[in-house]
Amino acid sequence: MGHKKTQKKMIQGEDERRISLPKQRSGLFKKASELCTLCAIETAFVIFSPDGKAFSYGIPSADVATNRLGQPDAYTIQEAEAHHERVLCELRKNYSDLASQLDAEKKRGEKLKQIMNETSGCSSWFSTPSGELSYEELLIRQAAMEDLKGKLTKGIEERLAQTSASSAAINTARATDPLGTDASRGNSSLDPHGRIVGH
Amino acid sequence: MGHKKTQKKMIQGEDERRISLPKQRSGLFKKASELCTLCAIETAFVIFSPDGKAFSYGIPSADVATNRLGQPDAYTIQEAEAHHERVLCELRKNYSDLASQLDAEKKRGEKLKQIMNETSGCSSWFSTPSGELSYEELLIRQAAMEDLKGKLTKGIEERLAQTSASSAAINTARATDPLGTDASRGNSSLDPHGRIVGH
DNA sequence: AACTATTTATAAGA
DNA sequence: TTCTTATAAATAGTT
Repeated sequence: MGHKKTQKKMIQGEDERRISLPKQRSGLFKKASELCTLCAIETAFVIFSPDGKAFSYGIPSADVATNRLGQPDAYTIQEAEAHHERVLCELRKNYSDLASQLDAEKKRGEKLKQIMNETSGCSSWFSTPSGELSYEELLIRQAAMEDLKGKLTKGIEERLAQTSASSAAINTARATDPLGTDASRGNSSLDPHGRIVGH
Repeated sequence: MGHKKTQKKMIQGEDERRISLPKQRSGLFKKASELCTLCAIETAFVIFSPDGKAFSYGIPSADVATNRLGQPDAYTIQEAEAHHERVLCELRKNYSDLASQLDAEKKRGEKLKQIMNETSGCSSWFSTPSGELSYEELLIRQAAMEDLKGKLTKGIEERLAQTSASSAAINTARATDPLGTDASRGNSSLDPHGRIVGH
């Protein structure tokens, strides 16, 4: 998806590959987390980059998968992992909530900024010495002030209202979310054991 | 991607989820295989459907993953714990970053609110007909206005400045990629079943 | 399972 | 780098 149609072959040029990898990887992680959330399933995966590092997403560990396979030969590890997974879920959920709150905040910030820009042209009004103004001039400035004040307070009130609204919504969501459907991107471990994958 | 914007919550309705899953799953597999091909890396993943079946992609065998991580048969509880600890640290760090950013945002919100309250007593200034004001009165109001404007814009500018700062921090954090990086090569396989199944 | 209106992802460019 | 933009790709609803 982009300016050029993707080819089915390896991207030629190490640089281009390096640039493309993080984009695609993050897209893949995002999709996976969406899939988990939207369809209430579990996924696990690892991506090995050319430089030798590995990163994984999803399922707490291969042992969970092992358990699924009906080979409960690692109960101790499983129990440990289960605990970790609960902690991870909690963190991921909170992380996701916080991230969306911040996004909302940023949007409101943009809005305010816009209002500021609209009113920036009036700044000279405030630097002129008042003593030299005529009655007429003051009347005009008074009117302009009212306009400015309206714009400013409207923006602020709007923003404050939305802030409370989003906080409330988040609280509600948490309270009403027994399923723990979190859409966060989680990284988690995938254990090097290969029992997960048969092939 | 489709006729409706995707929500961040679990798709309501078992039927809709069932319909959506295969589509998204195939998309995910496709993306993964593309990523492998285009960027010359390896990926591996498993998807567990709600009915207990598992679909896996990637890792040719357990040995590949095991070998990459070094100790095929030495995966101990300690190692599992160590890995989880790393993941947890990462998440906690991100979480705490976000939490502090959010706190800062809230404080700024409070500050603005306070400013609004402080200036609310001045509201009558804006409703009084200007025509009846004396020159002296207008001068006083003008001065008050400047004060008000100063308060308002100071609060807003402060907030905007801090918002941008925190935004930058977020982007940086994201760019640092909590999802990690890594290395390996991938061949792809699709394997709808097998020893993975369990539940 | 095919279509298509729309959304989402991303390759290039700034 | 990070942001924007133009375009490709994925998919929800529909048939």
